Amino acid sequence: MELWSSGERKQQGGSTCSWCSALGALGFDMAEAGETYEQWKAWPGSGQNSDWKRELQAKLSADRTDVDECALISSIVNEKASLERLADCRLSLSRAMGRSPCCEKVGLKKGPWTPEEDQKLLAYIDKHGHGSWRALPAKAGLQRCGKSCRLRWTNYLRPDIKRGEFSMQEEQTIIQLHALLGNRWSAIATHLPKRTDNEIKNYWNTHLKKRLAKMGIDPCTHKAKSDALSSADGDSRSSTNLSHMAQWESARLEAEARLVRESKLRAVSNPAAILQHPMGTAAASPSAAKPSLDVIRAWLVKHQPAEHGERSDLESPTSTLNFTESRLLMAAAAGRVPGNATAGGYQGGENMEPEIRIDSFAGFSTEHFLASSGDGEAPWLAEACGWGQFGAGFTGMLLGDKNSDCCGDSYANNGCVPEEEEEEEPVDKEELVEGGENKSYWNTIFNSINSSSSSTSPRAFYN
DNA sequence: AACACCTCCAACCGCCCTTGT
DNA sequence: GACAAGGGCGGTTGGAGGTGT
Repeated sequence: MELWSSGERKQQGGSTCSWCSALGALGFDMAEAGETYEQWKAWPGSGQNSDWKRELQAKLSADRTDVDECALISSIVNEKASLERLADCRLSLSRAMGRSPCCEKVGLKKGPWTPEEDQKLLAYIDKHGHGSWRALPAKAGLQRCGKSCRLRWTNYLRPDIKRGEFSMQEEQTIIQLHALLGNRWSAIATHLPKRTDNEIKNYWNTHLKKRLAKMGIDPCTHKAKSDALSSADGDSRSSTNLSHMAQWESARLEAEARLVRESKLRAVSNPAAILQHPMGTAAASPSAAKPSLDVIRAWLVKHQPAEHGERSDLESPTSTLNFTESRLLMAAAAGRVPGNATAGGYQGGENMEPEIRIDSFAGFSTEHFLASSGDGEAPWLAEACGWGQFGAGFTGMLLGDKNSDCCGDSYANNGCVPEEEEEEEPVDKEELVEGGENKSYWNTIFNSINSSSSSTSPRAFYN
């Protein structure tokens, strides 16, 4: 007997077969996977040669002469053994439908973890490492799927996780990085030691986002809501630059992440190599010494214009930057800027932690590229430095400008230019012209992100 | 006290990318 | 190159606890 083609059971395309009805009646959600007879027949997991199918077929063959087919199926699947096979079958269904569950979900526990489960997971990983997450639950004696175990470990049980209140410094960093990177929580998390992306995401959604909104700042664009309206009129330079930074930093972070992965692999095979460099992981090889360089070079190759001139076609889904601005950043990061402004120029001393930091930004100080703009080496820098009002308002406010109270319209309109000198970080009034705001802004943002122990209080934000 | 509503965050879901075969 | 498995990521959800009425 050919189980699936017994004449009348064949359905016209799209309709549900008797099997599906029978199985559905037994509590299997056949509609969920969109099963039809044709699909069922085509699924690899339900092929004629699979063991469960042969077994079922044998039972059917023995009895079907005088028993209603569906009733027979029901009687069979009611047996425990058959149910188990149906569970397998259901898994095959999901896989074949393009969904690949992380594990067989039948009988697995969901929801909050108990202390006992945590203990099991911790004990297992402590002893064996996690290895394959999919295989872990069975080995550790957990009724969980591997994905659930991985999440529990990475977001909660890992020993190097800091829990509890976020410090002001951490909040600043999150906001600044969010302005640059958007909702790229994992990228943001790389700059917040011991914090998980999930925790940062939750904190943003439950605290920071609301706080910004209360202050009249759009948490998505990091601009004053009124400014968002006015920028639609034409002056979109600020957002353009912001988008550009996001694009640039995004690419750089990806390169960094890749290098860290590679370094980790190298560390396994040659731990000594790590120790030879003060920055540890990120500089374990010559290629890793300048983490930003590869991506910048690649970008330059891709977008290098024939002549030094404006280019307006360098766009991405998230950016409408012009070429001068992008080249400024790329060149600075690639080491074309005088001084020690090398891309990823790890200048940290012995005490620097081997964690990912925005060291390319530390080297990419505005001091360097502003100073270089007049020395003839990069004449286009001076041109490029006229960056409009980028960032002078919102982030400056967050970082503790004395005039940070000027949220909303005022900062949006005038760039929140300080009227008095800042006590902790005096603002040279000369900086306020010819790109001075930018210099001040970027120095502040880079310093703030890189500083592990800032004493500056972002007053307005916490008022 | 009881109920409704709100806040928060651990956990889940589904998509996508990478890696191995 | 095609495919499957593993894992990472961002968005969303559900329920516990807190707060207001």
